Amino acid sequence: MTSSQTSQIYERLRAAILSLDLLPGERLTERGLEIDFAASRTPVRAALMRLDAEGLVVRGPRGFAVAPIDATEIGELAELREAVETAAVRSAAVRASDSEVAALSELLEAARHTADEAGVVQAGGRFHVELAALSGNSMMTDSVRGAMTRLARTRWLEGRTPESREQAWREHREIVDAVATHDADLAATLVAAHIRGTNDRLQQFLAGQQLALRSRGLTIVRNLPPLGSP
Amino acid sequence: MTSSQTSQIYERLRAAILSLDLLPGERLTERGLEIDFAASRTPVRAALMRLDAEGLVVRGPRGFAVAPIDATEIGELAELREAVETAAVRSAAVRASDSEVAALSELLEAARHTADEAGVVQAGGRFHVELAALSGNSMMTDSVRGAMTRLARTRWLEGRTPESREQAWREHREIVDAVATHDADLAATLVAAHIRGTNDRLQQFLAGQQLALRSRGLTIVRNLPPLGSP
DNA sequence: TGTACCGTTTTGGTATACCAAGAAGAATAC
DNA sequence: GTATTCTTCTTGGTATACCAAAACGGTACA
Repeated sequence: MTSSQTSQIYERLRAAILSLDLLPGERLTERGLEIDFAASRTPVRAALMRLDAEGLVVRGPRGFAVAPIDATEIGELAELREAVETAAVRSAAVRASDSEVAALSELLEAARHTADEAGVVQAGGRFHVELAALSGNSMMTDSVRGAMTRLARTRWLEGRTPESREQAWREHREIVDAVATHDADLAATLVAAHIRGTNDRLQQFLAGQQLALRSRGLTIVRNLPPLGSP
Repeated sequence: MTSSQTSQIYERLRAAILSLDLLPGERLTERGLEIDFAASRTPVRAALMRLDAEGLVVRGPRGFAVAPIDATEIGELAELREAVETAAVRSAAVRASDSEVAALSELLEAARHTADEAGVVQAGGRFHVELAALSGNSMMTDSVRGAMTRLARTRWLEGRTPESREQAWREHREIVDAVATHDADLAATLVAAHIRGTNDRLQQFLAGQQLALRSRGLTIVRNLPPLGSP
């Protein structure tokens, strides 16, 4: 946080989008945000362009809108993650030092007892990024980070049960252990299964809750949003 | 090309960077570009932000600079590509229709007889993007596109011999054939070998030509550029 | 001759005024 | 009552002026 207005607006907008405080599909006009944030259009535009690059907002012929949540995109991201994260965890299992693995393990332990809902989701995303970082490959790490960012809203939306949370935590634990013992094949298998399982649950949830969500005012799980419609 | 000034400046800057007309490490001041392009700073800034998101320019405490060519980054991109493109080509081999494969094959044939040097490099990059697109996964396709963009300068710099060009073309041909026969394993193996081979040649080239390139005024193959030094 | 200090210049960050294009709405003709 | 056209208003795109911070250069002093 460089504390420049651009950064502040970016951070706040990003948080609002990821926490679903700004609903998917909601239009974002430069002049509206200018008023909301009590700033000029210049930093607002800069923040929007950053968010556009991240895929959190989309550009239409008529300005910006909060990126819709698209079940197809989520599935595609799961495929991408499986490819990248399995390769990353293989590298990690081979080259990560004991202290690096220990640090990740500690992060995992700390996340176990996180109280607030939002913190759990954030911790889950961060785990995957830090795990990828153990590969030493910053390109892979950035790829995973981008994917987790795009998935953050959906994961938050899912509102996991304590049981599913515990399951996810256990799977993370197993992955770290596999990395710690330098078992690349096992680690990769576990990662692939974890991502697949998570995505399956996510897709099932989205399909099942589609109507309920829509009634809450969320235009979720639509493919190729028209963006010009009300 | 929306013909807005932002887009035009973006396109021209991008072309200048990729063709090494603007040297890696060269500083780009907003006011300097403002003069060069006979436009105001607003579209210049917007274009720079886009290029920043693409990784073609980097931000320092003192403005922007053309992204340096970093051998480490190139290696990391090769790893990322191997992970993503093998997964993508597997999907492509399974689901791509005959007509889609035929279109890619045609693209390949057309590229064979491209005369100009720049066209060959561009065609090579495009082949990989279009191949990834056959997976039907736009996230993977975008990932590959981003990687090819970052690699474009180095590939251009390499200045392949007609023999190596022919070899690359043959490997591409084999990959397409494997996809056409729906042999996912073979296609993935060929893609992995192709990417590895290309990267090995690239790394060897960079290591060997490092001094020669530097004498040509190119500050290439430096890791973690200070950006504040002369 | 070396060093420290101060003014100047250049930089990115920001605010804001202006413009053309297009959407929305009202008024009018039928 | 409906359709059409014209006006008005909102939108993003652009130009530009201003600001603070930081780099640069020159000068004065030791």
